[in-house]
Amino acid sequence: MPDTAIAANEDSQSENEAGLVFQHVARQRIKLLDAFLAPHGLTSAQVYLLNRLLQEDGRTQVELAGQLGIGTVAVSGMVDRLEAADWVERRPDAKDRRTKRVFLKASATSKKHVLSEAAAQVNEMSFETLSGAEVDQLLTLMRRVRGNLREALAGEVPTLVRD
Amino acid sequence: MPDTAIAANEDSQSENEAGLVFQHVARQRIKLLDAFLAPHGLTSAQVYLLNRLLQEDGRTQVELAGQLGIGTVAVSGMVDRLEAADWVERRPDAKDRRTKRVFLKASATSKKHVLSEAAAQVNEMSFETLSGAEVDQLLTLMRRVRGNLREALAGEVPTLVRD
DNA sequence: GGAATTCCGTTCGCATCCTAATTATAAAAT
DNA sequence: ATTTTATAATTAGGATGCGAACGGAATTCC
Repeated sequence: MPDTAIAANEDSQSENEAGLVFQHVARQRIKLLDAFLAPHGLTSAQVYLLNRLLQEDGRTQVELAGQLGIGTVAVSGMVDRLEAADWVERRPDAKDRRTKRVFLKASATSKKHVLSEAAAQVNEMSFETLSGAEVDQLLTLMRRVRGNLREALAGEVPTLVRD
Repeated sequence: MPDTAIAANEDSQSENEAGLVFQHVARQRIKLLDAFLAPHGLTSAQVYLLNRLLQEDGRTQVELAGQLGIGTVAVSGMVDRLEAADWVERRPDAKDRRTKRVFLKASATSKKHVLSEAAAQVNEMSFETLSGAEVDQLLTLMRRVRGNLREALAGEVPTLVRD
């Protein structure tokens, strides 16, 4: 049957284009990073957490969630998987029996260069056609957008679209 | 090739910082968009698909996947949910019995302005502190990054990190 | 014609994120 | 001291994405 294309102005597409670009870049970077990491039995999200732990070990799960910008539930599940794979371990806090602190195990520490090389290669491929100045510009703008969104999400989500 | 912005011997955190920023922006935008859309019983991913259909209806699922930059598996699941909610419907192709074409139903068409207003509000909040020129600059750079990644993922993933 | 290949959509299993509710513990208020 | 409130982590359940594998259908190649 002929495609009865519903006529539409170009507004919805152009408004959505920004969102698609942001999503594509984030997802394609994840895909590429996963390809590099798969031979080592790691995933991209796990590497974000491991890299954080390589910087500083022994933080609580709430702290890790804040540093990575995800929720505590997501941290819980990831630490589950990383612990099962023997990359990290949970240790109880001495003073507060509610909290658990996450520590790297030796097997993870020895793979440190794998993680940073994989991240570096993804960056290299992402920014291949960009000059150093353009990369700086891009990251600066992205940080500002992140700040805007952080503020927007901190307060109440104000207005809703009328029906 | 960027020679200065991402030095290979920087610590893992700065190498990862780019990845975190891209992920945060994409995820926060989704979160904000979901908040706007929840009263209407929609999710952000569904809106990306609906907006595409508002532009042009009756494409096959493979075509939709290509246009949205996701896989056919993801499209299949989303069309399942959208069909269950009576926003769209699958119709068999006349010539090729393998393919199914996705059409909007009237209930979706009538909500068109909801979708574009929600997307516009997210953009407005994302770019609140940016000038129009900066937004253009950002989107242009992001499109170039997307192109780089697309090319990187099109070919074989070349080198693996040594253990 | 017939066989091999390619293509479309689906189901399955997994990882990652979310919100809401639950459990356990700690801290503050009365 | 007891009650209330707040916090840490988990469980439960859903949405979104992926790859692998499958069946059905079309196409291509002898």
